[in-house]
Order: sequence, then structure tokens, then C-alpha cells
Amino acid sequence: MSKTPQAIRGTQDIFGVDAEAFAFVVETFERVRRLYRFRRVEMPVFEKTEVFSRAIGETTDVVAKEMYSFEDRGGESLTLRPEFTAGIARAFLTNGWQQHAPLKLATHGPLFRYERPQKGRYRQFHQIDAEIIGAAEPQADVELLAMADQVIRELGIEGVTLHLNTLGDGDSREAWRAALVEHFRAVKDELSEDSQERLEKNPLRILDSKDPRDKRLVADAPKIDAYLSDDARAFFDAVTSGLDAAGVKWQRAESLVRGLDYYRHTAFEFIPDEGSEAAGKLGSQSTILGGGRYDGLMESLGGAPTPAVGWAAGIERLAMLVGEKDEGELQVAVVAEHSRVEKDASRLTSLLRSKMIVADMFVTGSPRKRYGRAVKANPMIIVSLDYRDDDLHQSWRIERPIESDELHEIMATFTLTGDT
RNA sequence: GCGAUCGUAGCUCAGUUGGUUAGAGCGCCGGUUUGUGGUACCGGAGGUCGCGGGUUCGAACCCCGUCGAUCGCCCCA
Repeated sequence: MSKTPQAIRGTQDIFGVDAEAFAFVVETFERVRRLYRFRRVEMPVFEKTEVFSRAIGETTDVVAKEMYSFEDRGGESLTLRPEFTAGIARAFLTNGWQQHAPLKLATHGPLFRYERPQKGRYRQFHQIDAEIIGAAEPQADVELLAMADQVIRELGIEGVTLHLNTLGDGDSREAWRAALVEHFRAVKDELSEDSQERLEKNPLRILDSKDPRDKRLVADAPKIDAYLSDDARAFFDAVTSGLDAAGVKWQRAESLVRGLDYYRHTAFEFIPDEGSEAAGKLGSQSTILGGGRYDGLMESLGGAPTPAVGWAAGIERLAMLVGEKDEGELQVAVVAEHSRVEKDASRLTSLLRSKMIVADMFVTGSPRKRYGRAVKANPMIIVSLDYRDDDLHQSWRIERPIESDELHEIMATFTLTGDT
């Protein structure tokens, strides 16, 4: 026998109760997005590499090292999507979806990032995603966040809080950034080694460093609020008051930033509260939903300036928090205790299923052990079909009653034939 | 890219300071109790001990490498 190939590192085969939890997340998302009239969109799993490299920024590490890129037979560089937003932005431009603006879109599916797997982090993972494109007003942010909040509540997830920040408009953001660099440069020697590195490459990231040495210095770092333009401040005030009006709980997170430059104004993450059960289940990958406003993205793909805001959430991480979902109760187990009644068992099972009654049959393996297997499946009703002493026998045992007239009618009228 | 821990049957795991033919439970297959039933009993299949090399009279056990898993760091679209 030849050796069985192994699965690709960082991929998962999701099965049983885990797959049920996964499906529950997706079904809940689908239900909620309809409530908010987000329109369903199906996107390709791969795009020209350029779609992502231009959207995300050519020089960043994520583009350089963490994408699944390859050449197709025509020599074109393609990339398995590492996020939804860039592909959706490309579709918005190439399909003329401007005509539908403002456009509320929702999708879900697999994404690919070439990273080291760990808890809640895989190379092929799955997200739900919501975007509002072509809406510059803060009410769009509010609606998007209200939807996110409702998804999480409908999933029954507790102990998770919306952390909210503003990065201001382009000018605010640059002024703040310059002030941060100045502040940290003055105390460079006291920063962690990693943050000394960040100071050159991505100074905003120092703000959410886990190192205690950095945390102390972050505490008295300049705040974005001091650098906000009047417009940016008004925008953020409108978002927060809108959230209050919509009954969405939130907390200000002055250190919350985004890794990419195209973000403006609103930035947010839903994060488990410290010490909560949810935090324990997630390990160090703690953000379960994140997003923000990306008004600059369309231009980087060659389109007209188009305001947009969106979020995405990891299905696997959400599934870890929703608890066990069972695979659905077996209502009727049909047991053929003799080969003469196997066809009858099959006929009865089909009949039940055609009436939307959940049924399974037990007709394989040794006849004397079939009943035991049926019992183990924990059905509400066990129907035994048998042939002994030259006679056909039919009986049922009710473990837990089913309210169904159709079931009783089927059982009353079903007759064994013994045909083989 | 870096670090720590771990790889023994389909699954969960034992396996003594290195010492005969590597074990258990569950699951699977077969049989006994000729039974209205989840039990019990008997038997069976299934393992190159992740892979490769080394040390040794002798390695599941010690050493090196490699692959994989898990968790953390970096990064996080």
C-alpha cells in the first residue's frame, strides 16, 4: 500500500460537533445580514496578485511574505485571497457597482495566509464579512457596528466588548503619527527590542505592544484626540452618539490602531473581556471581529475616491465561543433484524423522510447486534422489523414521544411485505 | 522568521534506571445467552513505536537531524 498524503499544514478538516458550530455561525450571520438588508455577494477565491498588493501596500511584510501567490500557466501572478475587502473593492470597480451605491454587501468563505499556525489561527481559515461601500456618513459606521453587535449577541457570545477608536482623517492621522514618533524616540532606549524596531517600521503598533516596558511608556503617549480636526471629531462624535442611540455598548480604546495605512476615522475590534471565559478559550488570538473605515482604498485600485467601511470576523474563533452544537436528534431508528425485512426497512425509512421525519436505518452488520446500535444512536422511537417463526413482525418502542400525526399515520398503515 | 512542549493500535492513553514476543480501555469484526432488547461472556483483526541516522551486546526509552502537531513571540489585511 502506498503512503497516504498528509493534509497541508495549517488546514483543518472540520467534523461533527465542530462542523455544527461552524454552520451555526454562518447561519446566524446569514439571518442577521438579511435583517439589515445586506446583499449577498459571492467572490472568487483568487485574484491577480496586484489586487492585494496595491490595496494593502507593496512594501508591507504581509504582501512580501504572507500571501499564497503563484504563477498560472500564462505566467501571470495570482494570489489566494488573504482578505475579502480588496476583492470586493475590485469587483465594485470592474462591475460598475457604483450604480448601486451606497451598497451593503455580505459574504463568507475561506481565506489564505501563509502564517505559522497556532490556536485560532490557520493558513486556510474562514471569515464572515460585511461592507458598506459608497457611504461617507457616520450613520453607515453605526449601522455596520449594530449589525456586528447583533451577530455576536445572536450567537449567544458573552463577555465580549466593542473597542472603538478613531484614527481621524488623513491630516489628523499624520500629525498624531509624527507626535508619537517624537515621543517614543525620546525614550527609545527604554522600549522593548521589538518596539525599537517598530519605531522605524510601524510606530502606531507600539501602542498595542504586550511588553510591560512598553505599556508604561504608552500610557503617557500623545492621544489622537489632541490632533483631530474639527471634522474628524464631529464624525467620531456622530458615530459614538449613534451607537448609544442604537443601544450598542462600546468602550473607547485610545491605543487601538490598524496595521495598514488606508484606514481613516473609525477603527474597532470586538475583544473578550479580560479574565472572561471567552478570553480563556481563545488563547493569545483574542480579536474575534475587526474592521474600520477605509476611504482611501478605491483610489489605490485606480478608482474614483469612494468612502467605505467594513468588518470581518473569524468563523473558527466565533465557533470556539458558541459552545457545543449537536448534530440534530434522530427521531426514528428503523431496525431490520432479519435480511427478509431489509427492503421493508428501506421503504419505511424513505416514507418517514418524505414526511420530514428524521430517520435512519440499521440494516448492516450482524442482525443480532443491529438493535443495540440503534439504541446507541439515541433515537426518540425505535421501530423493529423482524422475520421469525415464518412470520413478519413489526413493533416499536417509544423512548421519547414525537408529536406528529403523520408519524402515527405512517406507522398505522405501513405493512411488511417480506420481499427481498 | 524565532522559542517551548509533544509524536506508541481507528480514538484516548500506559509502557519502570535501556533488557525476552509492545499493552489497556473504547471502537470495529465474529461467536455464545433463542432473546422485546442498551447488559454480560468468549474470540479475532489492527502497530515499520512519525521518518532517517547515531550510541549500545541490546533502543519505544539516550543523542543528532528531519517532518508533523500544539502553544507562545513576531506579524496581523
